[in-house]
Amino acid sequence: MSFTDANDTTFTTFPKPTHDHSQCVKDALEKAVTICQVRGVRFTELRKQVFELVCASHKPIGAYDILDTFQKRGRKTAPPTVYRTLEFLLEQGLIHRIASLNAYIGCNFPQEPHRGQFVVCKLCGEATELVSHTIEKCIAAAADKLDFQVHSRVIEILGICSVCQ
Amino acid sequence: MSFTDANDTTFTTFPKPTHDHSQCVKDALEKAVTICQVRGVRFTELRKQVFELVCASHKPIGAYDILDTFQKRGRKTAPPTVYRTLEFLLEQGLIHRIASLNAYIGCNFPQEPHRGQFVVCKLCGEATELVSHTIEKCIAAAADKLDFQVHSRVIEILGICSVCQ
DNA sequence: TAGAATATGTTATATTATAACATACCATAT
DNA sequence: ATATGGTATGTTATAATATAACATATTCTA
Repeated sequence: MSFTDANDTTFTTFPKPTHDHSQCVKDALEKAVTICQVRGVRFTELRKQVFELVCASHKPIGAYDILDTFQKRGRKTAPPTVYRTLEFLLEQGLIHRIASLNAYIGCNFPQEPHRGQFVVCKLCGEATELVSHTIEKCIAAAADKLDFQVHSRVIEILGICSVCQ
Repeated sequence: MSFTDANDTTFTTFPKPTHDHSQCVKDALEKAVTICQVRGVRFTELRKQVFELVCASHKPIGAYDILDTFQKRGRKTAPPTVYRTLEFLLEQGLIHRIASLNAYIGCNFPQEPHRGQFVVCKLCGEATELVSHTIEKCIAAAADKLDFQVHSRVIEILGICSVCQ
């Protein structure tokens, strides 16, 4: 599922259409529960449900998609509920925001806090996460030269995935 | 103003508060005029004015800031006019969009098409552009491993600039 | 100078996100 | 067990960003 290359970059491969996604979600949920437990923060029912929706696919999902799903399920929900919950999940590093899509995606490496790097297919919408230490180092070097304190990074690579070519 | 380091990264330094900004704008305008002439596209009065507003500072500017300025000047303008013009300038590589801010900034290297990398100060709002070939190479290598065709990249580094520390 | 292509204007609306305040829920200390 | 304070969620309204669809104007070229 994920591997590391000579450039010190960790990949998750683009998810195969055949992969057992229910297992994927189950794993993510278990990790999330554990992480929240360890940190002493509450993984409430609402948070769990939002997290499940974000993890329901490997395509980044919009806040209003989540809202619509809740409403279709008969749950009366307003935008702030969704945004607050997304914010919690972001803070805990359980999901990431894809700025160029205004959308959210589950994190593949929630254990250690990081600001991931994303590769997003413009055709199928699937996205995968990279953690390239080379890119990090290069950014750190550039920031250093500029005497700039890095707080966060947004790294998103858009194009066509191998399946869609 | 701009220099290149051992990592093959071209920087523009954060603009000094003392720099001659009117000259800055004048230069950018001249370049823009030439580029459009060479390409046979029209640098109309509207496009010129929007470009001037984007270049008026080194802080990324929002579409609605441009709109407001036009309206304060007594010019009746609606959002599509501004967005269309920004789109033209983006296509020509005369400006860039900062996705994490929903804002636009003049391009420092408009001659050659590229998708720049940005360093943005969260305090003063000033932004500067990097062109790091190392980062590009690293991304290219990762994409290659994933058999992914890169169309565009969004690289934005947020934090505190040297002046604001 | 007519017709095509390009650019801009206009109206309406979609999409994404937050402010401000009200209520509910939960932990724990008496 | 219950008052209390903190955390979480609900509710209403609105802000901020962006685009669709169609009308008009301008420019280029045959």
